[in-house]
Amino acid sequence: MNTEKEVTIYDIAKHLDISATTVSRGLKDHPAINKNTRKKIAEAARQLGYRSNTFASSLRSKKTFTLGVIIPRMNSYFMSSVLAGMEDAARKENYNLIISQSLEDAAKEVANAHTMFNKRVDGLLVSLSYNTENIHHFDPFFKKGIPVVFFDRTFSHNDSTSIVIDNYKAAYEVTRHLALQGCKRIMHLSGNLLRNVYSDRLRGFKQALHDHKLPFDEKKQLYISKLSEEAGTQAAELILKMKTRPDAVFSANDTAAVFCMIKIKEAGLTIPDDIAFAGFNNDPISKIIEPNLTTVNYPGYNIGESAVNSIIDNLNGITAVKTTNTIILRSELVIRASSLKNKNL
Amino acid sequence: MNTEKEVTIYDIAKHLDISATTVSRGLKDHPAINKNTRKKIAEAARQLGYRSNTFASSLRSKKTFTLGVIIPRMNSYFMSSVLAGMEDAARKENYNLIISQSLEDAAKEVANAHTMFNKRVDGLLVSLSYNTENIHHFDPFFKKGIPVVFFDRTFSHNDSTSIVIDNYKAAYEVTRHLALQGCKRIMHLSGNLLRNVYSDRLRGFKQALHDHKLPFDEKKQLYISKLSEEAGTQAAELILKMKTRPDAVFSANDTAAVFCMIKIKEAGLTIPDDIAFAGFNNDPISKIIEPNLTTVNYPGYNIGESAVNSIIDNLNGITAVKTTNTIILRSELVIRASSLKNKNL
DNA sequence: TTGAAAATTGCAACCGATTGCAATTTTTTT
DNA sequence: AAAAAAATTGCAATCGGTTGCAATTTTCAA
Repeated sequence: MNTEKEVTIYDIAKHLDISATTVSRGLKDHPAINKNTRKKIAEAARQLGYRSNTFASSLRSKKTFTLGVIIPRMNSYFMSSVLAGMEDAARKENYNLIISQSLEDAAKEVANAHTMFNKRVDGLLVSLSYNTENIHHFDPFFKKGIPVVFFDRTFSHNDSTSIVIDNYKAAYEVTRHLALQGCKRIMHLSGNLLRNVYSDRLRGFKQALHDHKLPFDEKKQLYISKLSEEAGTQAAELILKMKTRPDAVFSANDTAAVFCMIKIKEAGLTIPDDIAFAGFNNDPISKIIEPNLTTVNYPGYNIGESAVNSIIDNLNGITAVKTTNTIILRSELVIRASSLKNKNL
Repeated sequence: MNTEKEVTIYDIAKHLDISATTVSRGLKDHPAINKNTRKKIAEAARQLGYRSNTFASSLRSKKTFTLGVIIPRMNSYFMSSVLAGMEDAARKENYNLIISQSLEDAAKEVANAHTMFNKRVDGLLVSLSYNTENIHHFDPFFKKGIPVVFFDRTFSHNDSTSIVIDNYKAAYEVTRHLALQGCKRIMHLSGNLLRNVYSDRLRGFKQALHDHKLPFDEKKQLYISKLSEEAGTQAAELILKMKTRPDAVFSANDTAAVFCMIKIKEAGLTIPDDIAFAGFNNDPISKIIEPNLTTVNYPGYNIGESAVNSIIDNLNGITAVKTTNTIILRSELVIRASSLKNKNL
């Protein structure tokens, strides 16, 4: 094993009796090289079993053709779609991805950012962890002019683009839908308001309440948590203890909504008649819980694709980071039984 | 931006008035370097803001400290646990991961293998796609002596280690459990029998039937599919059409089991009284479907950890690939309401 | 046919860390 | 104090592409 030596451009050069320079240029379709020569080089490379040494290349050219990706977790349908979109877009442009999970922990996110910086990625794609408070850990990137694109869980910053959906509008529509179903006391399960996704959804929720002349009492209608399974259960326990219970719950994610529903059902209440439910994300679980959960679907694959294309355009100098600041993709309300009080609507 | 030049070992060397050789060795704690010198070098590196250039290093040393990972999909709780385990184990040994999804497509898996080979990973961790028929695409790795470790969806090969659970035993136990609940006509939803996980589970299933003197009619009790949502639904439709229906269904994954259950319930049948159900994987959905699904839990995190440790041991020459051929981790039967016919058991 | 412009190709330095081997310094032994 | 052994350090070549600039060849108009 491991006996055969690696074929280098020098071997190809010798084989064709030309210079390594020409081979190097020929292999990457440099316009100064004669088409015929290019063909010969490509053919010889194939014959000899040449594979480019990316380290030599990166060392000299200072380009790695690698993008770093930092995400909270990859075990959701949404995130794996994002990554699939990213991979496809990256492959088309000959870029590679290094993916790491922060596991919703700011400290781990900081560590991952360091690793990415040391790996000298050409660009960084980030969806922030649950409790990231600032983005100082990306300063080394900004200082060096390495583009950073935030997607989904973003952070406003002059030198970077964000790829999002209109969380405000989506939440507004969910809330309006519940209001139109006749719900009067709608409760909202939210997450860390540092995260745009949660604060924007809260804003949309409040605005819709206001526009439908519905009350909003922060103490009784807002529950902030990690939106985990446990948090959903706890929210339900809280609701069950209330004197006047909400007649609808709009959760900022499906997980909390579903586990809240389970507990509410255990207590003998009926969904949606006693309490209607709506979630966010269109997780697979939303189609399994009974009744099926009304939620918001949004296009992970496209978000991933857009994020990568945006960063590569940037690297190619097609767009300056400062020009395009935010890209907003479409989302849609998916109405299911959990919120249909009036079966005719 | 991008003005400051990178700090190299030469800068450190000049700063301390020693040779670059010593700096290089000092930075990686080479035993031949005086402890005091090592300390000075580390301190200077910190002060000057040095970051190692992995390309220069890889170019010269021909080690990349990178492991390739090829998996079918990352959007399951199991797989993201595997990856978390891999990341932790890799980080501890200063290795990095390049992760790619085959999306259950053999052709994509081949392409990914090529990419990994060209990226010159030090080792490869693979869980095969649904329909991979052979492993010729890994031959370049075997030929060059690059270790390949299969996990979960493995392939028997002399030069590589496998990390698995005892699928035979786990399936045997599931089936026995159903038999002990009094089920007489147990049906099995299986996947592509090329995949060890499915063929082993089928073997365990058959053996348990045999040991409990239960019949096995391949035509009526075996349904092979992709175990997708649609496949689960189709299996249910098939069951509903039967003259004598099975009184239990053991699915080789939770997804198919759950969607089968949904359809069965829609038809007015009762679970587990009319038909009992058991799945495999302990996906989050198994705790949401009603009744909750009996399933098999297995340790993704540990599998990931073991796979990485095994491959790194191998790279360090601690274990030869040929010595350790298979590592079997523990799994456990999780009994829930979907299979409890006799509520007292 | 000739000279200029355009198209091709090559020279040689360079990117930054690693490493076998030799040289120097320090420590230990006698 | 001299010799031998052990501990440190440095020299210089090397890994394999890339690139500014110069050199050579080809094309083409005059």
